[in-house]
Amino acid sequence: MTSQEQSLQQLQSLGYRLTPQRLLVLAIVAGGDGHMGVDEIHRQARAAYPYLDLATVYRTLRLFKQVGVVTEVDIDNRLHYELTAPGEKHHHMVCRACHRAINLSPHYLEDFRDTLLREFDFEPDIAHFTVSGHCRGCREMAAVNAQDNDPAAGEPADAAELDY
Amino acid sequence: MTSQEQSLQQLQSLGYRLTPQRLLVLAIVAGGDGHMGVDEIHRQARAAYPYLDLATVYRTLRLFKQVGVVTEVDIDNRLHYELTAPGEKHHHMVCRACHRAINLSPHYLEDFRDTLLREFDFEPDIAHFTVSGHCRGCREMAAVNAQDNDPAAGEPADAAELDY
DNA sequence: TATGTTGTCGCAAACCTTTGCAACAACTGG
DNA sequence: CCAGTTGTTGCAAAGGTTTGCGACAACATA
Repeated sequence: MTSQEQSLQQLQSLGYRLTPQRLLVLAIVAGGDGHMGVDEIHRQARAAYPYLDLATVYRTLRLFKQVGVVTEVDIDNRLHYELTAPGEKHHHMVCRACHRAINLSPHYLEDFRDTLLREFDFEPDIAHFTVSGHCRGCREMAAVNAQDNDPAAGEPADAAELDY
Repeated sequence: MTSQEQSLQQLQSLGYRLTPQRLLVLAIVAGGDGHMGVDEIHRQARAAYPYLDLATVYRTLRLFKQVGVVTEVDIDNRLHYELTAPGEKHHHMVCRACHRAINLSPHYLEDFRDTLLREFDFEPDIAHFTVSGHCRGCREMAAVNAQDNDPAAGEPADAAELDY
């Protein structure tokens, strides 16, 4: 039994139904490479089944996420999903400048999780953990640009990120 | 010079202008207790200046955030803001069930930040860091409810969170 | 104080995502 | 295999947030 079939069976055992729409969305997410945007999933889905509504895609993905079939990543205020690979789970670091998502091994979060649990009885939602920040490349670029301007001012390097 | 006045002067020194709208929004956020929703800020602002547009409130708060004057917290998919208290900064744990926000001392994130920086050259955006998860109270409630149902099924305790 | 430059505002529209609802279809039990 | 139950779908509309644009106003300079 493939991991996809397992997911479907799990859905069913939880009382959810297997519908063509769900099969389709699952197949597409499974076929994509890495995290896909909702619109792309919808576009591909409609190629096979033109009536499939965007709302259904959103609902399906939300359900898949809740059941653990997919992992949700917020990239630049847009939802993206990738198949939850059992055994090679990872979290994400999303760059606020270039919007790239970098995988992060769960190992780096274990201590943090344990601490919150122990100190506050707070169970962090680690399954869909994302840290935003600035990646190596964008940090280097910011450092270079800072030299062109007045280095004394100490203005935020990412001023360009707020187009006003 | 109050911390508010400092904020304003900082804005100006970065080339941004001091407008009545900005003064108003800043005063309201400073006057509120803890994180305020955008709509509440807007409502209060309009009481003083009826023409102030929602878009302006959003833009102002985004700017304040970018400059570090306020801290943004995402609570149940709605943006909230609180004045950045210099010297007593904190992060947030937001409960996915009751939507309460719990303050978290920066101390708990230092190691994590250092690790990401050292290992990946990734600078996490911890000025607006939020972990979502389940707080003590909601975890206890979930544990109690689990006993009412069939404990063998092992279904997610938070099934109710996806109203379908 | 008058004038120019350019950042900002209000407005309307767009965007992404969620939700209410009635028709429909997947599963269950007979 | 049929009917009943109830989870799902498509559609339309709402909700929260962002954006394009022309008019306006804050600051700088003289």
